[in-house]
Amino acid sequence: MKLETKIANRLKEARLEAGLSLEALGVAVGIEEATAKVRIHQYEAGKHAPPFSMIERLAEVLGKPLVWFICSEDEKSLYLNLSKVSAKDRPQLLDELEALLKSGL
Amino acid sequence: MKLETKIANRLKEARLEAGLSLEALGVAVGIEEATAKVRIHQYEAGKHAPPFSMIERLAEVLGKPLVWFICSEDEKSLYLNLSKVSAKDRPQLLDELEALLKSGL
DNA sequence: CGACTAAGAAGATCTTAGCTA
DNA sequence: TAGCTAAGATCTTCTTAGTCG
Repeated sequence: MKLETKIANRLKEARLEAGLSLEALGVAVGIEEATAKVRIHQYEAGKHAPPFSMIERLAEVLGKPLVWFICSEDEKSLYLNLSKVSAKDRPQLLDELEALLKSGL
Repeated sequence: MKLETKIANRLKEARLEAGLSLEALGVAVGIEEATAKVRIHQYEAGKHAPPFSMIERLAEVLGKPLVWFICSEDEKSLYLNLSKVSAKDRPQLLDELEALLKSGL
């Protein structure tokens, strides 16, 4: 699947999960009311690619880490949970995850 | 730091690590010889944003997973190593990483 | 050769004006 | 209201033609 299509699908998935309309999401990320719903629809339909600055804002409003929009399906849950770890616990946890990775299985 | 700037920096970092010139990388990802070095330079300088299809090809040629270009600095190593795990070992490993994450520290 | 830049050409998104359920 | 679409206006990237070390 093309990356652009994947981002489009993830965007729609996250918006529906958040219970927002196309227009509500668009306004929430700073798009003017007059064009909000069309633009978000174009992103979700894969008709136009959102610029990076827009993807950043969408991620923030939708409560997902940036990588969640482009990672493979089997990594979504891991990256989402990792993003919820507190800054305090993060360094040690990342170390432990790496250690597990390096130890093989 | 802006996402676009981050991607630009990561691209340069990966290209230098691979020991490729601007032109060599551009040609490797399918850009015509006449414009290859200028376009890659524009991406690395943050002058222009590469389209998603280009980022995909750059990631492949440079041997990094897609998420490596946009993740935070402290996640780079983890995501790079995860991308090297074989498809066979992947499901179980992802399960174990998640289990570790959920168990707290 | 390798890295870099400006500016017009070419191609993308954004806005407008609609439509359908 | 919510979702969707076409097409011209607008803004971006891409190409060309160069410079600099």
